[in-house]
Amino acid sequence: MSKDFPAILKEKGLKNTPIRRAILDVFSAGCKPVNAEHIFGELKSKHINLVTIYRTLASLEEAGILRRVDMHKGSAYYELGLDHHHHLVCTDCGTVEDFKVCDIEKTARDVLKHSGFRSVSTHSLELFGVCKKCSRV
Amino acid sequence: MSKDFPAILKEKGLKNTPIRRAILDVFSAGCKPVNAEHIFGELKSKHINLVTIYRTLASLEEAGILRRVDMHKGSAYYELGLDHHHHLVCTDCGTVEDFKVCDIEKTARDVLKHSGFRSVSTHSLELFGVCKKCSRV
DNA sequence: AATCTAATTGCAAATTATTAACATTTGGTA
DNA sequence: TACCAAATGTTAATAATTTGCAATTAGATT
Repeated sequence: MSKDFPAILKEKGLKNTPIRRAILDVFSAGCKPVNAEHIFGELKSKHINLVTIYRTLASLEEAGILRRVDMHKGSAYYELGLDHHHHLVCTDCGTVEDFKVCDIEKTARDVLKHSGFRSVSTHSLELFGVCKKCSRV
Repeated sequence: MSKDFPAILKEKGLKNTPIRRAILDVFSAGCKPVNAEHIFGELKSKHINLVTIYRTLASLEEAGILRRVDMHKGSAYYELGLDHHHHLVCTDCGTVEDFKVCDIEKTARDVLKHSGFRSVSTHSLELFGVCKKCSRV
């Protein structure tokens, strides 16, 4: 299920460059959130500057194409923001598993009503626990 | 509603030191998540080493006394983990507002059942949006 | 197709955030 | 009060990210 990235970039007013397509391809190739260093490694044959990767991640997040994921790690992880889902993160080995269940929309509306906020545009939800592999000592 | 930190430290098997009490007092004085640098500033009159603050935050989180909060910022933010709640974060000015509503426990149990995980110990949920002050251009 | 321009990228260096190694000190117990 | 593991200080290293500026390029316009 690869996406039409050129069209998405255009829609967001971002230029359709080879580097951006390459980076987006890394995201659609895997389903785990990745950080800048990981993308740098995947694309090392293309000699893309790490700085460019950081800047690209920032623009793509700003445009809503990527979503930042809290992995309780030192660096920032991202994933495609196109289909909404969340994560189970193993606090031992870092394994990530996706899940779709999400009843947050309603909660968000309720919370918004009693808050000093005008709008809620997105949310993050991650569950932290121990995966089966790590739990058998 | 300040807490009995010496007792909490003891319960967790951590030594009850002046530095730890001072750091915990910073947390109970305010209700916003803070990072290491902020604590360093608050306690500058005590000349506590920044490295010690990092280490203290790590031990207190490990013991479950602090909880790490995803602020979509470069540095790690923490808050007291004693009473469970979540945040509305303004993507413009960074203002944080707490909220208590949380139906995640049930969702977590459902998700766990259909997952490759043995247990879920904690979760993070933050709503991102625009606060009223920032929304009036 | 040639031109133009703002957006994008590369490069070097700086900054910020965090951790490591090792010496010294100290809280809490025997 | 003496002991010892835990906690802290100091210095230095490493990791993560940003900045400033020059060079390049996508895509619109002529």
